[in-house]
Order: sequence, then C-alpha cells, then structure tokens
Amino acid sequence: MSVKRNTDKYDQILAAAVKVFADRGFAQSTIAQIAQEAGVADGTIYLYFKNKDDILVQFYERMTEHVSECFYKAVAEGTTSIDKLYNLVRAHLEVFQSQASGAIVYQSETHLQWRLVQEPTRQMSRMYRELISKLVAMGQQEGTIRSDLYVGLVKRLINGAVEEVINTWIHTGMDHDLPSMAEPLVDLFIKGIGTQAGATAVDHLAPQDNQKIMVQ
Amino acid sequence: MSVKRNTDKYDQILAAAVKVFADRGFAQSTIAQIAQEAGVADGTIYLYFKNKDDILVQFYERMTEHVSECFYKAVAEGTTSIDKLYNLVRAHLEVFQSQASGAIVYQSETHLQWRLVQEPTRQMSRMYRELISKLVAMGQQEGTIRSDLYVGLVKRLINGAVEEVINTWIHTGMDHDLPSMAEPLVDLFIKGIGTQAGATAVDHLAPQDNQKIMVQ
Amino acid sequence: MSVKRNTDKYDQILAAAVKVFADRGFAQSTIAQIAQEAGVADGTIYLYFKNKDDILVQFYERMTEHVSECFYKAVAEGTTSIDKLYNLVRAHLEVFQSQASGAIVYQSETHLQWRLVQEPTRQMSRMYRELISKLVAMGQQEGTIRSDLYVGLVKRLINGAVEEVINTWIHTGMDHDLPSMAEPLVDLFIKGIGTQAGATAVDHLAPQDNQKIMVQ
Amino acid sequence: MSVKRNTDKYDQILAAAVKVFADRGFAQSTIAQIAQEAGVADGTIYLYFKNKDDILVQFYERMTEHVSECFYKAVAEGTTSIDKLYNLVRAHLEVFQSQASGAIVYQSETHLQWRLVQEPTRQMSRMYRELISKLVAMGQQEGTIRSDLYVGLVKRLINGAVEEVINTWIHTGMDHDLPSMAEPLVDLFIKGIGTQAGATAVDHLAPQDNQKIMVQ
DNA sequence: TATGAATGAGCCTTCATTCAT
DNA sequence: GATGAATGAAGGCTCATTCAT
Repeated sequence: MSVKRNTDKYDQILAAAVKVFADRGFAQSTIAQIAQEAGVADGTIYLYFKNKDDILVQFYERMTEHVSECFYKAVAEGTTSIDKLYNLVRAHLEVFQSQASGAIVYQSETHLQWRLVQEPTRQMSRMYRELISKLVAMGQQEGTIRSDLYVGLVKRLINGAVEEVINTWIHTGMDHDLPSMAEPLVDLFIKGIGTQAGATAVDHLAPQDNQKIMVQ
Repeated sequence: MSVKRNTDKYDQILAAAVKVFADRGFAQSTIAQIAQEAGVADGTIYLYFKNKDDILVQFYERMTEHVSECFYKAVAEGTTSIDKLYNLVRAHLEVFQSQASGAIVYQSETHLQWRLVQEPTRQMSRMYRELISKLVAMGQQEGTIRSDLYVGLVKRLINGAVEEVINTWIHTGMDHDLPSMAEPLVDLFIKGIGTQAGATAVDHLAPQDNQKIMVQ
Repeated sequence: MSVKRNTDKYDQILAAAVKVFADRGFAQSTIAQIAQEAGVADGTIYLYFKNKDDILVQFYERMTEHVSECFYKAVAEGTTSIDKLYNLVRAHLEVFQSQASGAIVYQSETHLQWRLVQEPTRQMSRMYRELISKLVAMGQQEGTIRSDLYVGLVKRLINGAVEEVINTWIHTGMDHDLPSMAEPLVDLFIKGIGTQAGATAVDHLAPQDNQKIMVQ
Repeated sequence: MSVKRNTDKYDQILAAAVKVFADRGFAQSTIAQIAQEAGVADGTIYLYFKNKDDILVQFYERMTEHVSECFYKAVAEGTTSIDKLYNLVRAHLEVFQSQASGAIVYQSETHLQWRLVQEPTRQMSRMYRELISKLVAMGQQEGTIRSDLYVGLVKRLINGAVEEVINTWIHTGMDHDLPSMAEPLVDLFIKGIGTQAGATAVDHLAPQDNQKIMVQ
C-alpha cells in the first residue's frame, strides 16, 4: 500500500523521470514516457511514487538535499570569505553541470509548479541566504567585504547571476564548461563593473526608499 | 477564416489568458478557464487566436515589443552610462511591476515553452545585450566602467540579478515596491560587494580557462 | 421567417454547395465553406435554406426533377425501343457529365444520407423503372426484346452498369467522354457478352428460387 | 505504444464499428457510439486503432482481403467460363449478404472516403478486373463468349449490375435472398436482353468514338 | 435583406490511475 | 512485486446556428 523509497528501482525511475521532465517539461511528460525511459511498466511507477506530482516533489527534495550538502561542504572548505564565495559559486555551477537534466528541471519548474515544490525551494533559498549571510559577515570582519550591504539583495545578486549563467548554458546547448565561469563571476561580484570614478558617480543617483529591500 | 487581431476583444482575451496563465501555468490552463475569465464563449477565443499556443506566442510578442520600447526609451533618457544603467534597471522593474501577471508568465514559461517563445525571447535577449554592450562601451570611454570586462557575462550578471529580484517579489506576494530596488542594485553592479582589500584578494584566486566565457 | 426559393441567390448558393459537397463530401463540408464559395455571408444561407440538411434535400429534388425531364424527353425522342434505350443511356451519361459536381454528390451521398434523400431517390428510381418497363414492353411487342425478363432486374442491370461507368469516370479524373459509352453499353445490354453457344450453356446452370427477384 | 491487432477485442471493436458505420455513416458515427456498441470504454479503442480513420481503413483492408479470397476460390472452383462467372457473381452476392453491415459500409463510404480507402479499393477493382479478364479470355477460347468485347466495360457492366442488386437489397430492407439472383443476372450478362432481331437493330445505332472506352 | 461575430454543444483524443493476473 | 490492458474524465477545437446591427 505505501510506497517503497530508496531502492534501486526507485532511483531508476526517478532518474528516468528527471530526464523526461528535462526534455519536455513536467506537465507535458507522461507516465508512459517515464516508464519507457525507466524500462518498467506504467503501473510499476505507482509502487514507488504516490502519483505524478510525487515524482517531482521527490526530485526536488533529493536535489535540495544534495545541493545543500555540496554547498555546505564547498563553503566549509574555503578559508577566507572570498575563497568560500568562490567555492560556493563553483560548487553551484559544478553540481548543475554534472546533473544537466536535474538543472533544467529545477530551473524550469520551480516557478511553474510552485505549489508543489514550494517547501524544498524555500529551504534551498533559506540555505543559500544563510551561507551568503555568513560569508558576508565573515568578509566584513576580514575587511574584504563592504559593510553597507543588504544581505537579501546580495543573495539575489549572486544567486540570480549564477542561475542566469546556468540558463544561458542550457539554452546554448550546454557545450561550454560551466565551473570555469566561477572566477570571473566572483570577480564581478567583488569588484563590480565600475571604476573608482564610477563608484563616485553611483553615489549621486537619486536616493530611494530602502524600507522594503530586506524582504526574504 | 483568418484571426482578427488588435480589437478590443482580442485584448480582453489576451489579458484574461495572461491572468490565468500566471495563476496556473500555461500547460495547466484551459481554454474554458480563459474564456470564463474573459467573459466570452470558448469558441470565441478561436476567432482571435489560432490555438492555445498562439495565445502564448502573441503574449510574448506583445510583451517583447512593449518591453523593448520601454528599455530603449529608458536608456535614451540617461546622460551618463551609469544614468542609463540605472534607468534600464528601473524600467525593467517598473514594467514588470506594472504587469505582474505578464511578469509571472514571462519568467515562468520562457524555459518551459522554449519551442514556442524562442523567437521573441531571443530577440529580447539580443536587445538587452546590445543595450548593455553600448552602456559598457560608453562607460569605458567615460572612465566610469572597467575595461577588462566580458560583456556577455556582465549582461548575465545584470539581467540575472534583476530577474531574481523580480522572482523574489513574485514569490513573496508582490507586496513591496519593485522600482525602488533599482538604485541599490546598480550600486552593487558598479561597486561590487568587496572592499579594496577584497578586490586584491580576488586577483589571487586560481586562474581559469577564459576561452569559453564569451558565449552569447 | 420562411425561406425564399427560386431566386438568383438561392441558385448561387445551391451551386456553390454542390461544388463543395462534391469536393469534400456532405458531412465534411461546412456552411462557412459553402458561403465562401457562394460569395455570401454564413448567415445569408439561412435566409434561403432551413439548415444544412435542407441544402442537400433541395439539391436532390432539383436534380431528380431535372434528370426526370431529360430522361422522359430522351425516351420520347426515340422511335424504336432500342432507340429509346440508347437515348436514355446517353441522356443519363450526358446529364451527369454536364454536371460533374452534381453527379459526384448524387452518387456519393445517396447511400449515406438515405434518410434525407430517400424521397427524391425513390422517385428517381421509380421513374427509371417505369421508363425501362415501358421500353421493355415495347421491345417485346416489336420482337426486339426477350419476353422472359424480370423488369426489376433489367432496371438494375442497366442502371447499375451506367452508374458504374459514371463512377469509374469520376474516379479516373473525369477525363474521357462519357456519352460515347452509350452505344457500347447498349450493345452489351441487348446482345449480352455470350455467343449462341454461351446462351445454351447458361441454360444448364442450376435453377434457383425466382420468387423474390421481383422486388422493386 | 503501438496498437495491438488481431486480438479478440480488436475484432470486437471492428465489428461494432462496422455496425455503427452502417447505421449512421462513417462521418456521422462517433467513437463513443462505437465504444458503447463494443461494450468498451472510449479510450480502449485507441489501444487497438490509431484513430477513427484507422478503423475504416482496417475494415477496408480486411474486407478486401476476405473478398479477394472468396472470389478467387469461387472462380477457381468453376470448370467452364460460364461456371466461373456464375460462381463469381454468386460469391459476390453471398459474401455481401453474409456481412450486411460490411456491405453497406463498403458501398457507402468508398466514394466519400476515397482518400482513406483508395488503396484497398483500387486493389479490389484490379482483382475484379483480372478475374473478369481471364474469364472472358477463357470463354472466347471456348467459343461461349463474344470476341468483340472491351474487357473494361464488361467489368463495369457486371460489377455495376451486381452492386446495384446489392444496393437495392440494402435499401429494401435486406429481406430477400441475394445469392439466388446470381443465375438470372448471369443469364442477362450472357444473353443480353435482346432477341436476334434486337441484336441486328443495335448494329444500326450511330457509331461512336471508341477511343476512350478502354479506360480502367 | 445581408452580415459575420458570437455562441456552446459535441467530438476526437490523451493520459493519470487502477486492478486483475 | 510487476505488469499493462482498461478506464473515463477532461481538454482542445470545430462548426451549425442565431441575432444584433
């Protein structure tokens, strides 16, 4: 009656499903396609997953867990905050490159299946924010990172840029090396794109309402 | 015979469709739902759109056109490159805030309905890259923007960060003011998150293969 | 409220409908197609015909009437029974050749829309039988036609053969001259395909139950 | 994935479909009606047939194959050409009587669904022509069949007359015995309806262009 | 009269899910 | 456990018919 998890066949089906989802999108994928890709009968899938939605949810939970581990480990391995940031970005790119299908599904379905994957996604986001938050605090103590920063926005800056790099990679056929983008990205994160003169110029932009910036 | 475009009812149906798509996703939306939201009969939709896919395509084409205009105008209105960048980011945030449903659909379906919306999406991306490219070149002449930049990556940095800000806004209930994020974002883009010491530290990160960075 | 018949537009629509029916079949034809072919608006058709079925019925009634006239006239013009038969067959082929679309529709839809066109079809059949019946009786008096014939079967022989010739003409692209088949057909009807020896051989075939032969 | 053919349920559905098609015509029949008649769910039909069209095509292929076998066997069993002709006509009537629904569908849809059933229909026609052709040649050697015949026209004479007999049978409620018409039909085919005097009279009909007669 | 936009019932087809084997 | 045939609800789309202009 209740589904069996963490068996070989479970993994086999999940892997097949991710591949199919990556190809056609979750909503356009059918149980029959997944079954064929996994080399099992349609009905067999229901021995391991409650229903079609459950497959996606399981994937997100696994993915989140795996990614979390990787990110934590990557950050732990760095000594300075900048090392840690570099390791984090590199780990992000590496884990998505090594699991292209998973990456595609994750990037594509998060918005669309929000109701289903809200929980793992939020957890991922929280984890990311926490890592960035610690990084920034550490860097501020080291004197390598500015002290006038809204952490929430920094997180969005870094996460958004990295994800955009991954998206571009996906849409251009996944034919270039993703982790090698880590260093130039971190370079941009740290130094920005401006010169000293540019920095001064920015300070003369009209001030704005900073109240709502710290959301999430 | 052929569909009637640019009529009141066309707009009415398109608006309804965007609302429904934003709520449930394109694939999960039904013609019946759109018809009900628009206050017309199911069949009426087919007087204005070839089929369901066509509704999404029309939306993308309209959106792309509208956004392009806004962005071009915004950039044209700035005097310095930093002004222009600020105006661009602000325009991006403004146009998506003013069309929340459209923003959601655009962000959500681009990846998933790639076959359908490839063309307008590519056009949008090209336009964005062009604007950034000109901005950067101008800033480099002004001496406000660094000269050692890969424009493609800068575009991904800025676009990715802005879209992530929009996504966060969407996922947190669209309850804060989006355009006010423009200034702190530009501040981060120009200055980065590092200090002088941080900048020096970045230069000591392991060098990497820069060959493939210029993709897109 | 009540439909107007025998006006120019009525004829125009009817002609257009027959053309469309011939192309795609009655059930696969749409009012929109007929309207376009006729150069009128969809709604206009309902000023002249009760509904789609009515168009077919009107066509059958007209066709039956026209064909009847032609057949009667053709038969009246012959002097001997064989002349009359020849004229009948030739008229049949002529009228269908001169109205190819009508011929196609008539041949194709009679079986399928039996419920709709039963009446005119039956009338046509009755007329045909009557003509043949008179022909045969006349020939028997003249001594040119056998006296041991079941008229119903003779009618089916002649009508069936002529219609099959028409069908073949339709299916081979309507590119040969139809009325010129009248003479060889009549030759076969009168003489049969056998020799004297053949005729003798036929008489030795097993006798059968002749009771039910005279139907229709 | 691919449809299952030659199973019990396949036959069951095909039989039900033929019954429904015979009742209402192919285009007016619905999958739901067929499913109900077959006692299965709508979706089940798609496990055995690609789509609605495929059902008709399958029927035609089966029918053609079955009829071909019957006709070949019937002709093979006769000794003289007239025996063979009689057997052929009788087999034709028998096979259509024993499969009334199939007969109706075959006669009704051949013209209308020409695109779909062209292939089997052409094959059937070719087979029929071949049989007639051999028959005639044999009879001519035996001296029982005239030597001045256009085979194509003879085929149309025989086929047309037989089919008209079947049509009449269908339209009059299928209440008389069809095979018993074989003998009087063959009698007409061989002897014609004329007397010696009639034959002479025919020869005085206006000559015509014989060039195009041999089509098909 | 004539129009053609609007309607909505109905149909083919797909596919998640079940269950007898 | 594993299968895959069967189910039937649901959705995209068509088109005969109506009616306000």
